[in-house]
Amino acid sequence: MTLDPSSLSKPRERIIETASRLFFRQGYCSTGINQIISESGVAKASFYSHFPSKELLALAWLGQREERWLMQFKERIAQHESADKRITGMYSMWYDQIREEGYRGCGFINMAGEFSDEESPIRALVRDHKERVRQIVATDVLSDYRPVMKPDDFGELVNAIYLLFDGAIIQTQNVMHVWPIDSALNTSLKMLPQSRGEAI
Amino acid sequence: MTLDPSSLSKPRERIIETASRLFFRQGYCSTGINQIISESGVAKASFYSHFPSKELLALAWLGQREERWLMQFKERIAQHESADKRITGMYSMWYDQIREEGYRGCGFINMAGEFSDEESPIRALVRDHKERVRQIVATDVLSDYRPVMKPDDFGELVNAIYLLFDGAIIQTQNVMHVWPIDSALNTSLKMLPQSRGEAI
DNA sequence: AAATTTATAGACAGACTTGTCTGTATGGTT
DNA sequence: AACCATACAGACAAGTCTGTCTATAAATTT
Repeated sequence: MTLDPSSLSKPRERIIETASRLFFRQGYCSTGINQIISESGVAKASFYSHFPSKELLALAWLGQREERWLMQFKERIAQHESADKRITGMYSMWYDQIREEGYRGCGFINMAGEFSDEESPIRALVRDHKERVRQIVATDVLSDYRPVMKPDDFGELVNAIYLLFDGAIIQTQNVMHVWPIDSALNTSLKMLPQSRGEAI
Repeated sequence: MTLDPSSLSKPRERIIETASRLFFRQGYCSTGINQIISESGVAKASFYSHFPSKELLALAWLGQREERWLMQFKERIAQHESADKRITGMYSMWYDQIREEGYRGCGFINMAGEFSDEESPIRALVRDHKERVRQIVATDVLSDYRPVMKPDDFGELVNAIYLLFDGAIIQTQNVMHVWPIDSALNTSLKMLPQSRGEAI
């Protein structure tokens, strides 16, 4: 085992890790295979033996990111007992990220934006990801409200909180400031139906 | 004057028109200068005499788009007397666009996503554009509510309606369906403070 | 009508793109 | 010790990219 910093892990992991950083920060089109290869300290042939194409690497990366992201997201929600705290937990995802240098918003949305073909596997993955997030809002975050609301009203509440969440990410990336996140969080909390006396 | 369809207008206009179509539909990175040149029926030297670089062409396009977009947006708002109809007018922008083939959401957001440098002129233009939209929501759409609300509450209402607007565009682009727009519109209308008896 | 601006076509430079290929070295298993 | 999978380095192909340049033609202005 060498001490070369580039071989802290196996090639495949190094490639995905580098791709994660570069695709996220620079975008898909603006990142070349050669940069990924050189920065991950891997031979070109090794790269192509692990990933048949640039697009399939991106897909593998997004798949991994989706898994990890959703796990974190669910954790931050599950540790709270009340809906308002669970919503605050949702937003803590972004509060943590925006503190890091070079905030780039939602990696899934940014990626989808570079693929204009709606049938592309990347687009499909992003669609599925977002739908899962919306489902989690419905079943995990706001579940307490489902029995006490009209179904249509409940659905609209879920959508509203979900759309505010996404709008806030986009605008925070745009203005590079936390106010959209603060604002969306406050508004989401205010939108929760007030229970009168009874604990929800 | 020839009858060649490529010279229906002057070269500069043809270039911007073609760039508008291609940048919007395919994205900035995925669109090459050569495609713009050939599809606008213009010589390469002519192109570079009008626009010193690809990025400055994109900037010129976005500038023109911003002007026209805002004009339409204001028109759709100004023709209504009540806040709820003005909000519906806001969303009519997207109802019209999504009917066209190959809906691609917000051209400004998509463009900004491809430029990771926050200091880039493109990013600055998009920031300014979005801030102008938010200002219009505050001064033109919701102005009736300003005097009857606490300043902070009014600000939050403006932000909420603005963030829902953007979230809906993004998600409509993602799922290629109108439900996010419908949902955001309904929620926005419900968020308006109810006046009891007095006309607003 | 002459002069000047503007457009044309397209070759060209030089860098960059993804992906293939050859050959060598290394590490682990039998 | 022999073997095999894996990783390495890097040349190479074939094409793309932006941007420059030359030389000719058309349109506009003086």
